[in-house]
Amino acid sequence: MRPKEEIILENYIAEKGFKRGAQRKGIAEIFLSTEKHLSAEELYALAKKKYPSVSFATVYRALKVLCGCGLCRELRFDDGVSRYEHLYGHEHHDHLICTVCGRFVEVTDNAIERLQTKLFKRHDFIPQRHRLDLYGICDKCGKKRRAD
Amino acid sequence: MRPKEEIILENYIAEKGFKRGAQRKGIAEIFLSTEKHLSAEELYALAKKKYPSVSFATVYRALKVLCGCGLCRELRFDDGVSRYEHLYGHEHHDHLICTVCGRFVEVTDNAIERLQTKLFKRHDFIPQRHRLDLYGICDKCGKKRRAD
DNA sequence: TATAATTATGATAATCGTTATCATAATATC
DNA sequence: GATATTATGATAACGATTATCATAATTATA
Ligand SMILES: [Zn+2]
Ligand SMILES: [Zn+2]
Ligand SMILES: [Zn+2]
Ligand SMILES: [Zn+2]
Repeated sequence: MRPKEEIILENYIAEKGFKRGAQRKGIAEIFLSTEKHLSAEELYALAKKKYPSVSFATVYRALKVLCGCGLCRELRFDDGVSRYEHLYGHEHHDHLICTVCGRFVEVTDNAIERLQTKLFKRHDFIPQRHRLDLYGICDKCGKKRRAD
Repeated sequence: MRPKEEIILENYIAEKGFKRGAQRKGIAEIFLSTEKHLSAEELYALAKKKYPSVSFATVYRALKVLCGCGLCRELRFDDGVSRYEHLYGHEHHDHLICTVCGRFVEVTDNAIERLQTKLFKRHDFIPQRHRLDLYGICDKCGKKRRAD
């Protein structure tokens, strides 16, 4: 957890009148030091290592706090499972997802972004947000597949 | 239900060795004659009018058959509820969604499509599919909001 | 057309990811 | 340290969807 992230989290907890729970802090540290788009279940598995008696509820509660203070964002993918990604130091981006190994690549294409804005306007919509998920087979998995 | 859609459905049922159930057929007709991105619950409500004793299970089963024969596609949006859209006679498209009234607009932008393909290549991915959801406020809802 | 075999249907239970509840433990305030 | 309030873990509840099972409808067979 970077110092600035810690400050954001601490400030949020303070202004909400929360108290400092060890598990929540630890889960936040684990989450923020893992550069992956973790699911609640994956984060729970990591948290278990540090806190063997930790509950699923505590993991979900920690994620809610992280989302609340803007350090985290919930993304619901096509399998119906929510995954959580870091927001601090991450510009807006879309996702390339390997359908074989599940690898996530964060991508941005300014030309696409501009065309999306035009698309909103063309249909008289006030833009709010968008979501672009690109599913395919990554280099590594493609090579492996060709070798078999 | 268009004649060609009916043939596709009937052929699928025949080749799978299914039988012709009245409710399933009726639900398929209701779905295919409603040009909306219905949820299972919405379709169930419509089906109830024609078959007051119809079950939710039958609606889900009918949707599964419709998806199986390629007349329908399941789309899971950010609220976690699946919606189903017609595939027959519908080219690939993305969705503009009004966050106020829930209106769906099917859109396609060939320039965006091409740039997506490039994006796949740039990251050494074999393209499979993508999903672009654009959320905003539609013209009607925007005017209404300004009037208030 | 009767009969047998098999699928369709409706009621309901089960599932899965997530959230709510509640008793107890930890933390903060005084 | 006493008091008040939040954090935590265990577990129940939830909502959307799927599975199970008994019965009804359909198809195949005779
Ligand atoms: Zn891969
Ligand atoms: Zn991301
Ligand atoms: Zn609208
Ligand atoms: Zn559509």
